[in-house]
Amino acid sequence: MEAPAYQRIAATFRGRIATGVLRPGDQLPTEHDLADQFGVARQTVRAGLGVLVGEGLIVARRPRGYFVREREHMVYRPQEKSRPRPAVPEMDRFSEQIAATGRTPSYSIEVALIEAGADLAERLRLDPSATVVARRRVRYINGEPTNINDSHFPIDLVRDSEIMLPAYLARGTDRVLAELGYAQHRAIDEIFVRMPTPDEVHRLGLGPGTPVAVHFDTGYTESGRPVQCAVNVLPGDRHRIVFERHWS
Amino acid sequence: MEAPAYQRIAATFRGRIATGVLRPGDQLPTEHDLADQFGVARQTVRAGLGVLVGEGLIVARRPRGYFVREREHMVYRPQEKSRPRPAVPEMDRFSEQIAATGRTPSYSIEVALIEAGADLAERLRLDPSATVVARRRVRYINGEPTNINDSHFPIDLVRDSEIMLPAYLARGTDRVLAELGYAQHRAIDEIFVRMPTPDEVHRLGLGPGTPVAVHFDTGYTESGRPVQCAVNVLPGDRHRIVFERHWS
DNA sequence: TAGTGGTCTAGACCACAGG
DNA sequence: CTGTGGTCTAGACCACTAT
Repeated sequence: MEAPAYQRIAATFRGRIATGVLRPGDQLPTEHDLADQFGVARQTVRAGLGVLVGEGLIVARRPRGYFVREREHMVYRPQEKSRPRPAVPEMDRFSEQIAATGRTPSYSIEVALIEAGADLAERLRLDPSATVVARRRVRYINGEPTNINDSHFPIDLVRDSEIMLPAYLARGTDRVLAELGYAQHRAIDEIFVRMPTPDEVHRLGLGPGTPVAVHFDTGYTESGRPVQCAVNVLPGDRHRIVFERHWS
Repeated sequence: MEAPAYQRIAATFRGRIATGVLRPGDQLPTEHDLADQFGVARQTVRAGLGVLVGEGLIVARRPRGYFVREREHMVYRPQEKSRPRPAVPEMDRFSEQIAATGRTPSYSIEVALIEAGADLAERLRLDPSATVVARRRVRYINGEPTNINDSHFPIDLVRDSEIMLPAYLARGTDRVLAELGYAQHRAIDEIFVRMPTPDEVHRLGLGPGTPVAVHFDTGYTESGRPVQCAVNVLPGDRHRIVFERHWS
């Protein structure tokens, strides 16, 4: 009735991390040493540590060894998007927030024309084969990729506008959309939790065992027409999503 | 410059799932067959499939084989909590929502006195060693565990109240709290994303590769005093979190 | 260059549930 | 009973990077 050896190894270090015997940044013994200590083959040790890597508790830094993972959360507030701003802001909201903490924000921006597909078609009330403008950005803090923000617009709305240019827009796309006559008055936020795709792992430099939150932000005009759908991919080890509610 | 064999195997089936060649519920070839097809050892096949299990794309059902995972999301609306309800509701909100879709909701309830600890202490503005009442529930749909809802209260507020009894409360703890003079007027929702603890895996019957969203709901009275902090653990493969915003 | 983790093999035995 | 996945071993070679 005993647990398999690799699970005992995992449980041992999971416990040491939970109780603080091992703290973030601390190094674990090498696979070789653990094989000796537990009297098992190295592959068995690897299976055990693999469990903890999958749980996001430790990371392998070759050829240094295994380390207890350190995490730092930035606050992510979807509601900020619908709060008033100065008419001519110096920076977009993300840059503002990061710069306020003394760090350096930056972007990579890319604009593409794509087929809507099922997810976007449903939210923007288009045909799945309709063309949408995808404004794809990766946001960086101090050069480290932090999250993905892909905004999508029906092409009829934004043709020939600034939104089509892969350049930084200090006042934000929402403002541009409003100037085009599509001011948003209502939005729906949907959050899914899943493991990242290989593409997301690549774009965000994610380690194994890092789940992501996918935040769909669909904006509607006063007449109820959806004009914008943003897909934000937030690595779980870097974000804390915050909402605020008031009773009515 | 070729990818390792186990990654090619993972990529092969990841692709077939993404493109719909393999659909949810479909079975994969056996480890033995794949070892033959790819000309590698069975352990190598296991490493490849292990990647996909970790990504939550497939599940192993011994001794049947590997299957493409099926997922179904229930809608989770934190904002509902601050919407008005009938004075004497027949069921709590969760049961109402589930029963409305023709399924059967149920609960397991357990009440414990615990030390607050760092997370709760910070949110309830207590000392980490202070005692709080933990009302721990697992919510089931058709007998399947669906999510965890652990509500916490400073003991001074709820001593001798119904909240201390491990019994179903149709009108909900928020109402009881209001009757005790601690009506909530404001709440903060925080959402974290991470891999589940072994305890959560056990309580929720989670498969490998299933991340969870942890939703902290902290409620405040009109005077700004925190009176309640609920920790909801939502398996990523079963939930879609939805908020709604209106421009002000 | 030494030592780390990353990959792979070719066996083996086991527990479990379906036919 | 048969075949599945689950676990384990004792080797081997490789790629990478800190020193």
